[in-house]
Amino acid sequence: MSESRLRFAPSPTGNLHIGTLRTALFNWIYAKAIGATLVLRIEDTDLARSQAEFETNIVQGLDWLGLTMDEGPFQGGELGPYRQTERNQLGFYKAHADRLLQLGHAYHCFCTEADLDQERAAAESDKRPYVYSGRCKALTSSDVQEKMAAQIPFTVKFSIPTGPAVRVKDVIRGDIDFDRSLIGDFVLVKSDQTPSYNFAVVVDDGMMGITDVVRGEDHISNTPKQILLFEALGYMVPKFAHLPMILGPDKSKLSKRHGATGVTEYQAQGFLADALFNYLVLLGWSSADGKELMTRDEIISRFTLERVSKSGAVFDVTKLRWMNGQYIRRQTPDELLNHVMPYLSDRVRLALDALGSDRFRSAIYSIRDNLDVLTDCNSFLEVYAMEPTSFIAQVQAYGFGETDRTVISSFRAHIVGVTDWTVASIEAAISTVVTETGLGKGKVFKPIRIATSGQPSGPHLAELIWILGQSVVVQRMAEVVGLLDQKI
RNA sequence: GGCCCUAUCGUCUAGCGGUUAGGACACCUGGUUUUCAUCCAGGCAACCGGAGUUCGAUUCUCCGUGGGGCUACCA
Repeated sequence: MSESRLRFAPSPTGNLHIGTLRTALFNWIYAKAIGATLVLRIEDTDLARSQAEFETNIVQGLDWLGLTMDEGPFQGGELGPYRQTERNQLGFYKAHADRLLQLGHAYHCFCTEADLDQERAAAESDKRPYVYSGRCKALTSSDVQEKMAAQIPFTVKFSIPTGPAVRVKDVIRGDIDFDRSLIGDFVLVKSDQTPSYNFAVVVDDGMMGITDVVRGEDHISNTPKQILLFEALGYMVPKFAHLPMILGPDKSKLSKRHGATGVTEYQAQGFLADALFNYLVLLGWSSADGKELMTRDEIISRFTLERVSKSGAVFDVTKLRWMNGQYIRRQTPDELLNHVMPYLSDRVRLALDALGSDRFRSAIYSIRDNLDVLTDCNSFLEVYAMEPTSFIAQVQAYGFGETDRTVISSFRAHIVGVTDWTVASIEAAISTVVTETGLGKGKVFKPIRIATSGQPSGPHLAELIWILGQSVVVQRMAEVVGLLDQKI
C-alpha cells in the first residue's frame, strides 16, 4: 500500500481548458500507475475571477473524460474542505501565516502599490534585477501596531531566508538551481486577508500530505519559493514533475486565441472522450514500445514520468481527428448508436425513426468509416433522409444512358420479387443483374446507386438498399422507370 | 531587461557515443472496393549553428541562436 498522494488543483477562473485537462490527465494516469490517491482541490483564492459556473464546467469536463478523483469537494475526504475559500474561512492560512510571523519568517508590509512601482522603476533605470527591498521588515512591532491601528492596509510577506541556491529536484528535468537572492520577499497574505497562490498551495499541499506534484512547466519558477515555504513551515517537500506546455500552431502557450481550447467544445464537435484521452497522453509522453492507440489500462501500465518529454508540444487537431476516427471504427453498433444519437439533427432523426430500431442502428453503423467526428453524421446520413422531391431532382440531374435504363429495369424486376429482405439476397439480386445484362460491375452499381438513393456515393450498396427498405426501393424504381420512359 | 526551461521530418515522437536516424499524423503514388471513405503497400521528409571532449558525436560539455515560461496583493 502506497502512501503517495497527488493533487489536481485548477482555479475556476475559466472553463476547463485543454492544457489544464492535460495536467489532470497526467495526474490521473500517474496516480493509477503508482496506486496513489488523487485529490481535487479548487484554488479559488482569486475572488475577482473565480466563478462557480467555471468550477461546474471543470468538474463536468473531468467527469466526461472519466478522470475520477478520490477526494475533493464532491467526493469528500478526511483532509477537506477542498476549496481554498472554505479553507480560508476556517483560518488555515491565517494560522500558518501567524506561525511564520512568530518564527520570524514573515513580516507585515505596508508598502503601497505606488511604493512598489517606484522600487521597480528605480531598479529598472539602474539596470539591476528587481527584488523587493524588504524595507518593511525593519519595522518595529510598535510601528506595526501603530499602522494597524491607523487602518493602513497591509500584506504579510515571506522573508526569504539567506542560504545557498535553492535546488528543485524535478523528476522530468533533473536538478534546477535558483539563486535565492533573486527571489525577493513575496506576499503570503493579500491585503484582503486571502492567501496568495504560492502560500495557499504550500499550506494545502502540506496539510493534505501531498507527496508528488505534477503540474505545468509554467510553475517551475514558483517552485523555489514554495520549497522555501515548505521548509519554513516544517512540511515535507513533495517531489516535483513539470510537464511540458501544450502549444498552439504558432508554438506559443495554448490559449483562447488559438480557437477551440475548451474541453466542452471538443465534446460538442463530436470527439470521443477515449480518443481525446489517448491523444492527449501522447502530447509529451510516449510508450517504450511505440504503441500509440492504447486503452486506458494499456496506458497506465506503460506510464512512467521518466518517459515524459521536456519540450512543448503543438496541439495537432488533424491527428486528433484521425485518432477519433480510429476510435469510432472500433465501436460496436450499439456503442456507436449511443454516441451518435445526441448529434443527430431533428430531420435526420425523424427519417431514421421511420426505419425501425434495427435499421436505425444499421444506418448509423453503415457510415462509421466516413466519420472522423460525430458531428459529421448528419451529412452522411442524408442518404437515408432524402425528401421525395429532392430524390427526383437528383435522379433527373444524373444523365442516365441507355445501358443504365436496361440495368434499372432488370434490377427492378429482381428486387420486387425478393421475399426475404436481407443484405445477402439484395447482393444476389445485384449479381444477377450483372450477369443478366453482361455489363461490368461499374456500369451496374452506379445507376442502381443513383436510382435507389439519389446519391453518387454512400454506404455499401446492398446494405444501403436493405436499410432503405423494400417498399421504398420498389417505389423509387417505379418512379425512376417512369421518368426514363417520359424522356424517350 | 533578469531568471528559468527547451531544441530530431510540416506536426507528435523513438533514440540514451558507432543506426541505412525508427514509428505515427499529414502529404504523394499504387492496390483492394460499385462510389466517397475505410483498409493494405510504397514514397517524400529531420538531428538549429559554432567550438570543444572523444578513435568516433544526433547523443556529453560550453557559447551562440531560435522557441517557450516566469518575472503581480493571477493562478
